[in-house]
Amino acid sequence: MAKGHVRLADVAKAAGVSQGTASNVFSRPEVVREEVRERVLNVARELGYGGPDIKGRLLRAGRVNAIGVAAVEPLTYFFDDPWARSLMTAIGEVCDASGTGIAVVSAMNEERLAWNINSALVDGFILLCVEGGERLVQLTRQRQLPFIALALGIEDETIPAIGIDNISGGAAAARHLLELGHRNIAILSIGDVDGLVGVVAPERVDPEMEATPRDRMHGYWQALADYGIPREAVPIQGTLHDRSSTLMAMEALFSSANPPTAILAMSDKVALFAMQWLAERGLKVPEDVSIIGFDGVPEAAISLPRLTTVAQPFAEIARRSVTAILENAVPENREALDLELVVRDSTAAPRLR
Amino acid sequence: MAKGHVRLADVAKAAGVSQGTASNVFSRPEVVREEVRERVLNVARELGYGGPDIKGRLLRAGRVNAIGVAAVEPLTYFFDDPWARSLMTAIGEVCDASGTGIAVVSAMNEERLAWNINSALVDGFILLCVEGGERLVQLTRQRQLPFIALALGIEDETIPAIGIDNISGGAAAARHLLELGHRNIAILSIGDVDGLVGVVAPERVDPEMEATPRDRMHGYWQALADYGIPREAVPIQGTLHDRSSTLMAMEALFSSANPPTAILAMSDKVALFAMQWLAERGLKVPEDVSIIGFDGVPEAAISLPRLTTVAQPFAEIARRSVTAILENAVPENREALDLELVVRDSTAAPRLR
DNA sequence: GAAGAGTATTGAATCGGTTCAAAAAAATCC
DNA sequence: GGATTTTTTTGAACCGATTCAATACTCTTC
Repeated sequence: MAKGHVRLADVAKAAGVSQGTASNVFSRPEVVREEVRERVLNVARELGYGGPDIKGRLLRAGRVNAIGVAAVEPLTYFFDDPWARSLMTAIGEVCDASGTGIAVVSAMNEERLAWNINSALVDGFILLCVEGGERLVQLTRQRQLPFIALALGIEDETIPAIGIDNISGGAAAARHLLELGHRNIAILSIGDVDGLVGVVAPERVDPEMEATPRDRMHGYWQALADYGIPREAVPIQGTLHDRSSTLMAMEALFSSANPPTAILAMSDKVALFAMQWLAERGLKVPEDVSIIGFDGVPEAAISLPRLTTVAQPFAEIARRSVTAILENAVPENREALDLELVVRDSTAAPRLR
Repeated sequence: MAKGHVRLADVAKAAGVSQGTASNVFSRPEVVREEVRERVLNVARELGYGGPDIKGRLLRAGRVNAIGVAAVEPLTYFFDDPWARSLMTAIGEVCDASGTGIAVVSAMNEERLAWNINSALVDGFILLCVEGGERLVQLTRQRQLPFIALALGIEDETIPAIGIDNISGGAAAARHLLELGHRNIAILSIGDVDGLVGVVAPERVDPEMEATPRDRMHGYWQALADYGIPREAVPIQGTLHDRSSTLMAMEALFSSANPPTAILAMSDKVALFAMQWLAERGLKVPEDVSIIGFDGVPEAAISLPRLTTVAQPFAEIARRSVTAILENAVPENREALDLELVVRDSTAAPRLR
């Protein structure tokens, strides 16, 4: 019948024991005599005390048992974007196993970002740095919590990060198509740069493109060069990594006089959209057009046809990041993990002409 | 160069001001004289103080500015399941607008669940009660924070909940098919009950099925009855709401002598799997088979063909739940929101015979 | 130059617990 | 029965901030 809130101190007083004992009743029951324990518990029940408030404990302990995953994207990004979701799923698995909570923190605008990063109750951050990473890193560093960046394009070697080897991944993708016999290949690039939508000239890649797509591009080029195909011979269509710009890119690619027989897509997301466009156009995959994605998101495994792709080791990335945060042992040197070519049903030899 | 951690008190002492003033420098800078402010700020920088620790503030303020979303599912559920994701996306949008954080809390096993619920730093919970909801509700109630249950099947009227009108939603779906002229309809049900996979006799629905699918079923039956079709005439195939059991169900449905011309699927997820099966079998949607889903997840809008469905008002559900938690004003009476029939390309009149 | 009006700053209480050295009580031993 | 050991309990410090009444400064103004 207590007005307002019942605190541990209230219970202790009502039960006639010290606050220390009352605390023990809840957090280390084995240490207090059974008779006393019962009495305290009864009083607690009568008073409507719901057990120790986590806030007190955490303040004392200094850790919250949760990690934050942050991105410079709206909150919906975590539940929408296939790449982010794959990562979150993997992170979720690791956290589940260790009883760690996950807080998602996002921010569209600058001030929100700062506020969200600063007010998140977490023991450390995993940063999804697809874009605008610098600011995110800066803010996080200021908070003085362990953090680790994923998919970072920033050169700064002092930022702890786990990356993937986009160049050799790209090369593996291109090599796969080339080995199948394709010589007329087009590239679907991704990015957040408004200027890089539609036809993209190769010489604009290095100065203008973000690090991830740039590296993948160089991987493609590398393999193509091995087969004697110069980069100028391979059309690049830039997309904003969304549905509409992908559909436009496909439209452009296939309205040319000599449409490609195979497509190198820089993400599964874009590849999947492209497959939809092809299906609507009545073009069969892989008979008419082969397509290979990038990332290895789960959707790629259940699409029709199942998408060939270059898979990221999500589980490994998640395991390493979470462990690093939890043990406050972020790696000194950067690590670049290998990708794996996963051949499924969306690629085949080109039709004989 | 300070060993260990720098606290506000350290900064205050080093700058020769009271802790109160030091606090003001950071949280209400306008109230302290510029000269002093600068001095404190400088000292803070020298000492490597990264601004007030959120834990202290929160302890004082008593609120965390975050809400928890909990489910009796592995953490990956939130990023995998289309329904959960739709909801999370909507919740994310509302939270973004108000600067509220989101913590996802999950639990496969009993003890983890208790621990996770009790140690989540949140101001309240949104419960995704698809199954095993009782225990989740009980635990949450114990924590004495505001909470609201979604998709609750439990009858207990004292549990604050926001629901949807599954019966009239189901009726709308069935009516749509009936109006198009279908008379040979099959039902794809969903659930977590192992026994309810494969053929399900109508009389088992009420005693064995969970509330959500049961209500949807009654909605279907209601509309069917209006057209003079008895429930016994409509085959029910139970699925476990996953890919493999759905494919098996489709296999069973279409290996019968008289396969259906239309399918009532109890979720978009199942409907989408079913469409894949049909596509692989060379059956055209909607020409050969019409199919209507349930939920209105985003994937349904971009599938090929786009899926007709009965859409939940996710945005409205999210808005109400988050507001209720944040304002600690959970509704007394239960609310049931209306669903909306969204007609797209997966339903059409049956082929003339 | 004193009274009055603002503005800045201080100090102590507070949030809700945990922890640990020391004291008290109970059990064991000789 | 007293000394010793073991088990329980106590009380106060502590975690890292915010808050607010009270006090101490600065200006005005007459």
